[in-house]
Amino acid sequence: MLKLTRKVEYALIALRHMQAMKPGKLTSAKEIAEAYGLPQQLLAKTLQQMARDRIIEAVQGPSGGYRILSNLDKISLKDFFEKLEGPLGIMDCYFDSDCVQIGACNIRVPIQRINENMRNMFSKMSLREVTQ
Amino acid sequence: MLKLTRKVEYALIALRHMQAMKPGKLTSAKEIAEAYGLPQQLLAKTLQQMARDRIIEAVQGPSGGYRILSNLDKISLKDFFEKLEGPLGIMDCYFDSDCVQIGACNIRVPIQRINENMRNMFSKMSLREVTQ
DNA sequence: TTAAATACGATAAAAATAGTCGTATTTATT
DNA sequence: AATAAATACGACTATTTTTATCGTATTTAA
Ligand code: FES
Ligand code: FES
Repeated sequence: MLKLTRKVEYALIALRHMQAMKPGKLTSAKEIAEAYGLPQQLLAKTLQQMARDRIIEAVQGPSGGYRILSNLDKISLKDFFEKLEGPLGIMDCYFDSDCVQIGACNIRVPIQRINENMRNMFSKMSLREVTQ
Repeated sequence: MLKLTRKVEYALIALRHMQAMKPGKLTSAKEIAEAYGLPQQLLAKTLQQMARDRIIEAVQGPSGGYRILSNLDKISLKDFFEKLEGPLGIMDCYFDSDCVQIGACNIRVPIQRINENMRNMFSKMSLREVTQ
């Protein structure tokens, strides 16, 4: 319950791997996939998404790969999760308000409170804390 | 991402409903299901589980139903979630340690940290806060 | 005796997640 | 110029998890 997806898991593993190596050095998806036994194509997609989000930088061509681009101190875990997976919240009545029983519902307000606590918690943690 | 399940959602709605009525008064699964447009059988199962967990009390027979049993102030959201859904954590390498890549994994420690923050946060919130 | 309620295992349906495939593009190397 | 190794990405398939239903048993007030 309240689990991370594989996508996020793979992203964190990859970031931590890159963080541990010499700054600026490139790492390929294949390299990471083999090192941790991850499905290469899926990992690649995740890396590509992070590249689109400007968290990492992609270099094409042979001997290409990825390297960390942003200052990971400046990215909160909340932003990171939301970039990869969309809005963060224990229930999504707040984002796509197509919840069938809106109006009848009696837990919106308390859930809102929990959501805020969660978002607040993940806002205070930086991606760096996880990858270093 | 990091979403509550319907089971927990229905449980909260039901508890909040019961909390709002005269103490000791019974409410049937049917009544709640109709009031909020929930699938009755599924709601019933959730209520039955809460009864097994001694959060609410079940009374059988016609004009039976459920009523709040425990002091909701004394139940943390963490315990509540875990009763309904099992161990709470952003990743389950800690509970069922059958994670394929244990050993190779490089994010166990940081994830542990996040898990603790989450558990801590939900330990500090009582079920009462959500249902009142 | 009946009917309205809980109890609960088994199963089905639906949705979300995870993973693969095929093909295109980029570019260092030869 | 050709080759090969890498990223890019949409479409598809498979798997898992979640959600919902079904069928039947039990309890008990009326
Ligand atoms: S409005 Fe969606 S559960 Fe309350
Ligand atoms: S992801 Fe399972 S051990 Fe790290």
